[in-house]
Amino acid sequence: MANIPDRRARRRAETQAEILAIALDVMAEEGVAGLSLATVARRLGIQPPSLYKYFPSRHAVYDALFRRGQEGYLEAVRRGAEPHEPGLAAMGPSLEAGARWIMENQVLAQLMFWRPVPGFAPSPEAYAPALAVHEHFAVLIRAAVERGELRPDAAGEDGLALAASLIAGLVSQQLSNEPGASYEEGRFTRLVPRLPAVFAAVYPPP
Amino acid sequence: MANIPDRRARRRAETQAEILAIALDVMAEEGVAGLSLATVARRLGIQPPSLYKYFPSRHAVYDALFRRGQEGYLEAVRRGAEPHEPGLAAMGPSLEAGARWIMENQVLAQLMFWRPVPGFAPSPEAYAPALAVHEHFAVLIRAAVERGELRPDAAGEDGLALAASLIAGLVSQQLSNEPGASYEEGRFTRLVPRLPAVFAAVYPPP
DNA sequence: TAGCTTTGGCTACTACCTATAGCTTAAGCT
DNA sequence: AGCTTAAGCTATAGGTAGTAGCCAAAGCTA
Repeated sequence: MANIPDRRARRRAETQAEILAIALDVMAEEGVAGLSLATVARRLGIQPPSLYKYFPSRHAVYDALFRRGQEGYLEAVRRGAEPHEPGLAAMGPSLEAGARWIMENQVLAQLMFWRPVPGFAPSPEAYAPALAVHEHFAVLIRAAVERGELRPDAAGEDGLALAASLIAGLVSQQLSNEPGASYEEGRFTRLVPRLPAVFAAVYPPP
Repeated sequence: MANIPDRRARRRAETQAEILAIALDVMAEEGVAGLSLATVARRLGIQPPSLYKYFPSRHAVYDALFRRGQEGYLEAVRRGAEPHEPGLAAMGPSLEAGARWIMENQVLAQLMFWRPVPGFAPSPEAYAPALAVHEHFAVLIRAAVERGELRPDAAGEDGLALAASLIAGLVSQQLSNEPGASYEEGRFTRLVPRLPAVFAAVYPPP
Protein backbone atom coordinates (compact mmCIF):
# COMPACT_ATOMS: atom_id res chain seq x y z
CA MET A 1 0.00 0.00 0.00
CA ALA A 2 1.02 3.58 0.41
CA ASN A 3 1.16 3.68 -3.32
CA ILE A 4 1.60 7.23 -4.51
CA PRO A 5 -2.04 8.17 -4.49
CA ASP A 6 -2.25 9.37 -8.06
CA ARG A 7 0.22 7.38 -10.01
CA ARG A 8 -1.78 7.85 -13.19
CA ALA A 9 -2.19 11.57 -12.65
CA ARG A 10 1.54 11.87 -12.20
CA ARG A 11 2.42 10.07 -15.38
CA ARG A 12 -0.15 12.13 -17.18
CA ALA A 13 1.39 15.34 -15.89
CA GLU A 14 4.81 14.10 -16.95
CA THR A 15 3.60 13.42 -20.46
CA GLN A 16 1.98 16.83 -20.63
CA ALA A 17 5.24 18.45 -19.55
CA GLU A 18 7.09 16.43 -22.18
CA ILE A 19 4.65 17.61 -24.83
CA LEU A 20 5.17 21.23 -23.83
CA ALA A 21 8.94 20.82 -23.96
CA ILE A 22 8.79 19.33 -27.45
CA ALA A 23 6.36 22.06 -28.52
CA LEU A 24 8.91 24.65 -27.41
CA ASP A 25 11.57 22.96 -29.52
CA VAL A 26 9.32 22.91 -32.55
CA MET A 27 8.38 26.56 -32.07
CA ALA A 28 12.05 27.48 -31.80
CA GLU A 29 12.70 25.75 -35.10
CA GLU A 30 9.60 26.67 -37.06
CA GLY A 31 8.45 29.92 -35.48
CA VAL A 32 5.94 30.46 -32.72
CA ALA A 33 2.93 30.25 -35.00
CA GLY A 34 4.51 27.31 -36.83
CA LEU A 35 3.78 24.83 -34.09
CA SER A 36 2.39 21.64 -35.59
CA LEU A 37 0.84 19.10 -33.23
CA ALA A 38 1.55 16.38 -35.76
CA THR A 39 5.27 17.11 -35.50
CA VAL A 40 5.11 17.07 -31.72
CA ALA A 41 3.31 13.73 -31.80
CA ARG A 42 5.87 12.23 -34.15
CA ARG A 43 8.73 13.28 -31.91
CA LEU A 44 6.95 11.90 -28.89
CA GLY A 45 6.44 8.63 -30.73
CA ILE A 46 2.66 8.59 -30.81
CA GLN A 47 0.06 9.20 -33.48
CA PRO A 48 -1.20 12.77 -33.84
CA PRO A 49 -4.76 12.13 -32.62
CA SER A 50 -3.42 10.69 -29.38
CA LEU A 51 -2.13 14.12 -28.42
CA TYR A 52 -5.73 15.19 -27.94
CA LYS A 53 -5.90 12.94 -24.89
CA TYR A 54 -3.55 15.44 -23.20
CA PHE A 55 -4.58 18.76 -24.68
CA PRO A 56 -8.00 19.45 -26.15
CA SER A 57 -6.61 21.69 -28.90
CA ARG A 58 -3.59 23.45 -30.28
CA HIS A 59 -4.65 26.62 -28.50
CA ALA A 60 -4.65 24.74 -25.20
CA VAL A 61 -0.99 23.93 -25.75
CA TYR A 62 -0.29 27.60 -26.40
CA ASP A 63 -2.24 28.54 -23.30
CA ALA A 64 -0.24 26.20 -21.10
CA LEU A 65 3.00 27.57 -22.52
CA PHE A 66 1.79 31.13 -22.09
CA ARG A 67 1.04 30.48 -18.44
CA ARG A 68 4.33 28.75 -17.85
CA GLY A 69 6.12 31.67 -19.46
CA GLN A 70 4.34 34.31 -17.45
CA GLU A 71 5.08 32.43 -14.26
CA GLY A 72 8.75 32.09 -15.14
CA TYR A 73 9.02 35.76 -16.02
CA LEU A 74 7.28 36.83 -12.82
CA GLU A 75 9.61 34.66 -10.82
CA ALA A 76 12.62 36.15 -12.62
CA VAL A 77 11.72 39.79 -11.99
CA ARG A 78 10.88 39.02 -8.35
CA ARG A 79 14.15 37.23 -7.70
CA GLY A 80 16.02 40.04 -9.39
CA ALA A 81 14.54 42.59 -7.00
CA GLU A 82 14.66 40.43 -3.87
CA PRO A 83 18.15 41.12 -2.50
CA HIS A 84 17.72 44.89 -2.85
CA GLU A 85 15.90 47.63 -1.00
CA PRO A 86 12.66 48.56 -2.74
CA GLY A 87 12.98 51.60 -4.97
CA LEU A 88 15.33 52.48 -7.81
CA ALA A 89 18.01 50.20 -6.36
CA ALA A 90 15.78 47.17 -6.92
CA MET A 91 14.35 48.33 -10.23
CA GLY A 92 17.58 47.96 -12.18
CA PRO A 93 18.39 44.38 -11.15
CA SER A 94 14.77 43.38 -11.55
CA LEU A 95 14.62 44.72 -15.12
CA GLU A 96 17.91 43.06 -15.89
CA ALA A 97 16.76 39.72 -14.56
CA GLY A 98 13.61 40.02 -16.63
CA ALA A 99 15.48 40.92 -19.79
CA ARG A 100 17.89 38.07 -19.21
CA TRP A 101 15.01 35.65 -18.79
CA ILE A 102 13.48 36.89 -22.04
CA MET A 103 16.68 36.42 -24.01
CA GLU A 104 16.91 32.89 -22.64
CA ASN A 105 13.26 32.14 -23.39
CA GLN A 106 12.70 33.98 -26.61
CA VAL A 107 10.03 31.70 -27.94
CA LEU A 108 7.94 32.06 -24.81
CA ALA A 109 8.54 35.79 -24.80
CA GLN A 110 7.24 36.13 -28.34
CA LEU A 111 4.14 34.20 -27.40
CA MET A 112 3.65 36.36 -24.31
CA PHE A 113 4.43 39.85 -25.54
CA TRP A 114 3.62 39.79 -29.21
CA ARG A 115 0.50 37.91 -30.20
CA PRO A 116 1.75 35.92 -33.14
CA VAL A 117 -0.76 33.09 -33.15
CA PRO A 118 -3.96 33.84 -35.05
CA GLY A 119 -6.99 33.34 -32.87
CA PHE A 120 -5.09 32.61 -29.70
CA ALA A 121 -5.88 34.69 -26.64
CA PRO A 122 -4.63 33.58 -23.22
CA SER A 123 -7.13 32.45 -20.63
CA PRO A 124 -7.54 34.66 -17.56
CA GLU A 125 -5.66 32.11 -15.42
CA ALA A 126 -2.74 32.12 -17.82
CA TYR A 127 -2.74 35.90 -17.94
CA ALA A 128 -2.89 36.44 -14.18
CA PRO A 129 0.90 36.43 -13.60
CA ALA A 130 1.26 39.24 -16.14
CA LEU A 131 -0.85 41.44 -13.90
CA ALA A 132 1.37 40.50 -10.98
CA VAL A 133 4.44 41.61 -12.97
CA HIS A 134 2.80 44.93 -13.64
CA GLU A 135 1.98 45.33 -9.97
CA HIS A 136 5.53 44.33 -9.01
CA PHE A 137 7.02 47.23 -10.93
CA ALA A 138 4.30 49.61 -9.80
CA VAL A 139 5.25 48.80 -6.20
CA LEU A 140 8.93 49.43 -6.90
CA ILE A 141 8.20 52.78 -8.53
CA ARG A 142 5.91 53.86 -5.70
CA ALA A 143 8.66 52.94 -3.25
CA ALA A 144 11.14 55.00 -5.23
CA VAL A 145 8.76 57.95 -5.08
CA GLU A 146 8.32 57.57 -1.34
CA ARG A 147 12.08 57.56 -0.88
CA GLY A 148 12.37 60.75 -2.84
CA GLU A 149 14.23 59.11 -5.71
CA LEU A 150 11.60 60.06 -8.28
CA ARG A 151 9.07 62.79 -8.84
CA PRO A 152 5.64 61.73 -7.52
CA ASP A 153 3.99 61.57 -10.94
CA ALA A 154 6.41 58.80 -11.93
CA ALA A 155 3.94 56.51 -10.19
CA GLY A 156 1.01 57.93 -12.14
CA GLU A 157 -0.59 56.29 -15.14
CA ASP A 158 1.72 57.90 -17.66
CA GLY A 159 4.80 57.13 -15.61
CA LEU A 160 3.98 53.47 -15.32
CA ALA A 161 3.14 53.25 -19.01
CA LEU A 162 6.45 54.90 -19.88
CA ALA A 163 8.40 52.59 -17.59
CA ALA A 164 6.78 49.54 -19.14
CA SER A 165 7.50 50.92 -22.61
CA LEU A 166 11.15 51.55 -21.87
CA ILE A 167 11.89 47.92 -21.13
CA ALA A 168 9.48 46.66 -23.78
CA GLY A 169 11.24 48.82 -26.34
CA LEU A 170 14.71 47.51 -25.68
CA VAL A 171 13.61 43.92 -25.51
CA SER A 172 11.40 44.08 -28.54
CA GLN A 173 14.13 45.76 -30.63
CA GLN A 174 16.59 43.14 -29.47
CA LEU A 175 14.29 40.25 -30.27
CA SER A 176 13.40 41.40 -33.75
CA ASN A 177 16.75 42.82 -34.86
CA GLU A 178 19.36 40.70 -33.16
CA PRO A 179 17.64 37.61 -31.78
CA GLY A 180 20.80 35.55 -31.74
CA ALA A 181 22.71 37.80 -29.36
CA SER A 182 23.09 37.00 -25.69
CA TYR A 183 21.88 39.42 -23.04
CA GLU A 184 25.37 40.80 -22.53
CA GLU A 185 26.27 41.33 -26.18
CA GLY A 186 22.92 42.58 -27.41
CA ARG A 187 23.06 46.09 -28.86
CA PHE A 188 19.78 46.82 -27.08
CA THR A 189 19.75 44.67 -23.96
CA ARG A 190 23.15 46.15 -23.15
CA LEU A 191 21.28 49.37 -22.39
CA VAL A 192 18.91 47.81 -19.85
CA PRO A 193 21.08 48.72 -16.83
CA ARG A 194 20.80 52.36 -17.86
CA LEU A 195 17.00 52.37 -17.75
CA PRO A 196 16.61 53.41 -14.10
CA ALA A 197 18.80 56.44 -14.82
CA VAL A 198 16.77 57.20 -17.94
CA PHE A 199 13.57 56.99 -15.99
CA ALA A 200 15.02 59.15 -13.23
CA ALA A 201 16.10 61.72 -15.81
CA VAL A 202 12.51 61.98 -17.00
CA TYR A 203 11.07 62.13 -13.48
CA PRO A 204 13.83 63.75 -11.43
CA PRO A 205 13.08 64.19 -7.73
CA PRO A 206 11.87 67.67 -6.85
CA MET B 1 -2.90 52.95 -82.23
CA ALA B 2 -1.61 54.88 -79.28
CA ASN B 3 -3.05 52.11 -77.24
CA ILE B 4 -1.67 52.17 -73.73
CA PRO B 5 1.48 50.20 -74.44
CA ASP B 6 1.05 47.53 -71.78
CA ARG B 7 -2.60 47.07 -71.28
CA ARG B 8 -2.08 43.51 -70.08
CA ALA B 9 0.69 44.47 -67.71
CA ARG B 10 -1.57 47.12 -66.27
CA ARG B 11 -4.47 44.81 -65.63
CA ARG B 12 -2.07 42.33 -64.13
CA ALA B 13 -0.72 44.96 -61.76
CA GLU B 14 -4.27 45.92 -60.85
CA THR B 15 -5.13 42.35 -60.02
CA GLN B 16 -1.99 42.02 -57.94
CA ALA B 17 -2.91 45.15 -56.02
CA GLU B 18 -6.41 43.78 -55.51
CA ILE B 19 -4.97 40.56 -54.16
CA LEU B 20 -2.79 42.45 -51.70
CA ALA B 21 -5.76 44.50 -50.51
CA ILE B 22 -7.84 41.39 -49.91
CA ALA B 23 -4.88 39.74 -48.20
CA LEU B 24 -4.72 42.70 -45.81
CA ASP B 25 -8.41 42.27 -45.01
CA VAL B 26 -7.96 38.58 -44.34
CA MET B 27 -4.94 39.22 -42.14
CA ALA B 28 -6.89 41.81 -40.18
CA GLU B 29 -9.61 39.25 -39.56
CA GLU B 30 -7.57 36.11 -39.02
CA GLY B 31 -4.24 37.40 -37.77
CA VAL B 32 -1.11 38.16 -39.73
CA ALA B 33 0.07 34.57 -39.83
CA GLY B 34 -3.49 33.42 -40.55
CA LEU B 35 -3.45 34.53 -44.14
CA SER B 36 -4.92 31.86 -46.39
CA LEU B 37 -4.47 32.20 -50.13
CA ALA B 38 -7.53 30.04 -50.64
CA THR B 39 -9.64 32.59 -48.79
CA VAL B 40 -8.17 35.42 -50.84
CA ALA B 41 -8.92 33.54 -54.05
CA ARG B 42 -12.51 32.90 -53.02
CA ARG B 43 -13.08 36.57 -52.26
CA LEU B 44 -11.53 37.52 -55.56
CA GLY B 45 -13.82 35.06 -57.29
CA ILE B 46 -11.20 32.74 -58.72
CA GLN B 47 -10.00 29.26 -57.86
CA PRO B 48 -7.08 29.03 -55.42
CA PRO B 49 -4.51 27.70 -57.91
CA SER B 50 -5.12 30.68 -60.18
CA LEU B 51 -3.61 32.97 -57.56
CA TYR B 52 -0.25 31.43 -58.35
CA LYS B 53 -0.35 33.18 -61.71
CA TYR B 54 0.12 36.43 -59.79
CA PHE B 55 2.29 35.43 -56.86
CA PRO B 56 4.58 32.41 -56.86
CA SER B 57 3.93 31.62 -53.20
CA ARG B 58 2.34 32.74 -49.98
CA HIS B 59 5.65 34.19 -48.87
CA ALA B 60 5.77 36.31 -52.03
CA VAL B 61 2.48 37.90 -50.97
CA TYR B 62 3.95 38.65 -47.56
CA ASP B 63 7.04 40.08 -49.17
CA ALA B 64 5.04 42.43 -51.38
CA LEU B 65 3.03 43.57 -48.35
CA PHE B 66 6.18 44.00 -46.30
CA ARG B 67 7.68 46.21 -48.95
CA ARG B 68 4.53 48.23 -49.37
CA GLY B 69 4.41 48.71 -45.61
CA GLN B 70 8.00 49.84 -45.30
CA GLU B 71 7.52 52.30 -48.14
CA GLY B 72 4.39 53.71 -46.55
CA TYR B 73 6.06 54.05 -43.19
CA LEU B 74 9.13 55.73 -44.68
CA GLU B 75 6.91 58.15 -46.52
CA ALA B 76 5.00 58.89 -43.30
CA VAL B 77 8.04 59.69 -41.17
CA ARG B 78 9.54 61.81 -43.98
CA ARG B 79 6.37 63.82 -44.46
CA GLY B 80 6.09 64.29 -40.71
CA ALA B 81 9.55 65.85 -40.58
CA GLU B 82 9.31 67.83 -43.81
CA PRO B 83 7.77 71.12 -42.69
CA HIS B 84 10.18 71.48 -39.78
CA GLU B 85 13.79 72.47 -39.32
CA PRO B 86 16.02 69.42 -38.92
CA GLY B 87 16.80 68.59 -35.30
CA LEU B 88 14.59 68.02 -32.28
CA ALA B 89 11.85 70.18 -33.78
CA ALA B 90 11.43 67.73 -36.64
CA MET B 91 11.91 64.61 -34.57
CA GLY B 92 8.68 64.94 -32.61
CA PRO B 93 6.34 65.38 -35.59
CA SER B 94 8.18 62.69 -37.50
CA LEU B 95 7.77 60.16 -34.68
CA GLU B 96 4.15 61.14 -34.33
CA ALA B 97 3.46 60.70 -38.00
CA GLY B 98 5.12 57.29 -37.87
CA ALA B 99 3.16 56.19 -34.83
CA ARG B 100 -0.04 57.39 -36.42
CA TRP B 101 0.72 55.45 -39.57
CA ILE B 102 1.34 52.34 -37.50
CA MET B 103 -1.94 52.61 -35.63
CA GLU B 104 -3.71 52.98 -38.95
CA ASN B 105 -1.84 50.06 -40.53
CA GLN B 106 -1.54 47.66 -37.64
CA VAL B 107 -1.49 44.55 -39.71
CA LEU B 108 1.37 45.79 -41.85
CA ALA B 109 3.18 47.02 -38.75
CA GLN B 110 2.99 43.59 -37.16
CA LEU B 111 4.38 42.02 -40.29
CA MET B 112 7.16 44.60 -40.42
CA PHE B 113 8.25 44.92 -36.81
CA TRP B 114 7.41 41.62 -35.23
CA ARG B 115 8.13 38.58 -37.35
CA PRO B 116 4.99 36.58 -36.89
CA VAL B 117 5.05 34.44 -40.00
CA PRO B 118 7.05 31.23 -39.63
CA GLY B 119 9.69 30.97 -42.29
CA PHE B 120 9.12 34.38 -43.79
CA ALA B 121 12.06 36.75 -44.08
CA PRO B 122 11.78 39.85 -46.24
CA SER B 123 13.85 40.11 -49.39
CA PRO B 124 16.58 42.75 -49.44
CA GLU B 125 14.53 44.92 -51.80
CA ALA B 126 11.57 44.82 -49.46
CA TYR B 127 13.78 45.59 -46.49
CA ALA B 128 15.60 48.53 -48.07
CA PRO B 129 13.14 51.23 -46.97
CA ALA B 130 13.60 50.13 -43.37
CA LEU B 131 17.25 51.10 -43.62
CA ALA B 132 16.20 54.45 -45.02
CA VAL B 133 13.94 55.01 -42.00
CA HIS B 134 16.85 54.29 -39.71
CA GLU B 135 19.02 56.72 -41.62
CA HIS B 136 16.26 59.35 -41.57
CA PHE B 137 16.21 59.44 -37.77
CA ALA B 138 19.99 59.25 -37.54
CA VAL B 139 20.16 62.38 -39.68
CA LEU B 140 17.65 64.19 -37.47
CA ILE B 141 19.57 63.29 -34.33
CA ARG B 142 22.89 64.35 -35.82
CA ALA B 143 21.30 67.65 -36.79
CA ALA B 144 20.03 68.09 -33.24
CA VAL B 145 23.54 67.50 -31.94
CA GLU B 146 24.99 70.02 -34.35
CA ARG B 147 22.49 72.61 -33.20
CA GLY B 148 23.47 72.01 -29.62
CA GLU B 149 20.10 70.53 -28.69
CA LEU B 150 21.59 67.21 -27.61
CA ARG B 151 24.81 65.93 -26.16
CA PRO B 152 27.13 64.63 -28.94
CA ASP B 153 26.94 60.99 -27.89
CA ALA B 154 23.20 61.02 -28.59
CA ALA B 155 24.22 60.34 -32.19
CA GLY B 156 26.43 57.43 -31.15
CA GLU B 157 25.48 53.79 -31.43
CA ASP B 158 23.86 53.62 -28.01
CA GLY B 159 21.99 56.85 -28.54
CA LEU B 160 20.48 55.72 -31.81
CA ALA B 161 19.59 52.34 -30.34
CA LEU B 162 17.90 54.03 -27.40
CA ALA B 163 15.99 56.40 -29.65
CA ALA B 164 14.73 53.54 -31.76
CA SER B 165 13.77 51.62 -28.64
CA LEU B 166 11.81 54.52 -27.18
CA ILE B 167 9.40 54.67 -30.08
CA ALA B 168 9.39 50.91 -30.55
CA GLY B 169 8.47 50.49 -26.91
CA LEU B 170 5.47 52.78 -26.96
CA VAL B 171 4.17 51.40 -30.22
CA SER B 172 4.72 47.80 -29.33
CA GLN B 173 3.00 48.22 -25.95
CA GLN B 174 0.12 49.97 -27.65
CA LEU B 175 -0.27 47.29 -30.31
CA SER B 176 -0.23 44.37 -27.94
CA ASN B 177 -2.17 45.83 -25.02
CA GLU B 178 -4.68 48.20 -26.57
CA PRO B 179 -4.78 47.51 -30.30
CA GLY B 180 -8.25 48.94 -30.72
CA ALA B 181 -7.38 52.43 -29.54
CA SER B 182 -6.77 55.29 -31.93
CA TYR B 183 -3.49 57.17 -31.89
CA GLU B 184 -4.95 59.97 -29.81
CA GLU B 185 -6.63 57.84 -27.15
CA GLY B 186 -3.96 55.17 -26.79
CA ARG B 187 -2.49 54.97 -23.31
CA PHE B 188 0.94 54.57 -24.88
CA THR B 189 0.83 56.42 -28.19
CA ARG B 190 -0.42 59.41 -26.20
CA LEU B 191 3.12 59.64 -24.83
CA VAL B 192 4.81 59.81 -28.24
CA PRO B 193 4.92 63.64 -28.31
CA ARG B 194 6.92 63.54 -25.08
CA LEU B 195 9.67 61.36 -26.53
CA PRO B 196 11.92 64.18 -27.79
CA ALA B 197 11.89 65.63 -24.29
CA VAL B 198 12.62 62.20 -22.82
CA PHE B 199 15.52 61.75 -25.19
CA ALA B 200 16.80 65.24 -24.44
CA ALA B 201 16.60 64.51 -20.71
CA VAL B 202 18.88 61.51 -21.22
CA TYR B 203 21.29 63.40 -23.50
CA PRO B 204 21.05 67.00 -22.29
CA PRO B 205 23.19 69.49 -24.17
CA PRO B 206 26.45 70.25 -22.41
C1' DT C 1 -7.28 -12.13 -6.36
C1' DA C 2 -11.17 -10.98 -9.76
C1' DG C 3 -13.56 -7.84 -11.97
C1' DC C 4 -14.73 -3.24 -13.29
C1' DT C 5 -13.42 1.46 -14.86
C1' DT C 6 -10.69 4.60 -16.92
C1' DT C 7 -6.82 5.88 -19.58
C1' DG C 8 -4.08 6.12 -23.44
C1' DG C 9 -3.15 4.36 -27.44
C1' DC C 10 -4.84 3.19 -32.28
C1' DT C 11 -7.15 3.60 -37.23
C1' DA C 12 -10.30 5.85 -40.22
C1' DC C 13 -12.17 9.97 -41.62
C1' DT C 14 -13.56 15.02 -42.56
C1' DA C 15 -12.40 19.30 -43.95
C1' DC C 16 -9.18 22.41 -44.66
C1' DC C 17 -4.53 24.25 -46.43
C1' DT C 18 -0.24 25.16 -50.06
C1' DA C 19 1.52 24.09 -54.21
C1' DT C 20 2.25 21.68 -58.91
C1' DA C 21 0.89 19.84 -63.55
C1' DG C 22 -1.29 20.30 -67.47
C1' DC C 23 -5.29 21.74 -70.26
C1' DT C 24 -8.22 25.44 -72.46
C1' DT C 25 -10.06 29.79 -73.56
C1' DA C 26 -9.79 34.34 -74.65
C1' DA C 27 -7.33 38.66 -74.68
C1' DG C 28 -4.27 41.33 -77.00
C1' DC C 29 -0.18 42.03 -79.86
C1' DT C 30 1.82 42.21 -84.73
C1' DA D 1 -6.16 37.45 -89.37
C1' DG D 2 -3.41 34.76 -87.12
C1' DC D 3 -0.33 33.79 -83.45
C1' DT D 4 1.30 34.14 -78.69
C1' DT D 5 0.67 34.28 -74.13
C1' DA D 6 -1.83 35.37 -70.05
C1' DA D 7 -5.17 33.78 -67.02
C1' DG D 8 -8.41 30.96 -65.91
C1' DC D 9 -9.73 25.91 -64.94
C1' DT D 10 -9.61 20.78 -62.88
C1' DA D 11 -7.10 17.14 -60.82
C1' DT D 12 -3.82 15.79 -57.64
C1' DA D 13 -0.15 15.27 -53.99
C1' DG D 14 0.95 15.86 -49.47
C1' DG D 15 0.46 18.46 -45.42
C1' DT D 16 -2.45 20.25 -41.29
C1' DA D 17 -6.29 20.26 -37.04
C1' DG D 18 -9.59 17.87 -35.09
C1' DT D 19 -13.52 14.00 -34.37
C1' DA D 20 -15.40 9.23 -33.90
C1' DG D 21 -15.10 5.06 -32.29
C1' DC D 22 -12.52 0.85 -31.10
C1' DC D 23 -9.39 -1.87 -28.00
C1' DA D 24 -5.96 -3.24 -24.71
C1' DA D 25 -3.77 -2.57 -20.60
C1' DA D 26 -3.12 -0.18 -16.34
C1' DG D 27 -4.80 0.54 -12.01
C1' DC D 28 -8.42 0.94 -8.58
C1' DT D 29 -11.77 -1.55 -5.54
C1' DA D 30 -14.38 -5.06 -3.50
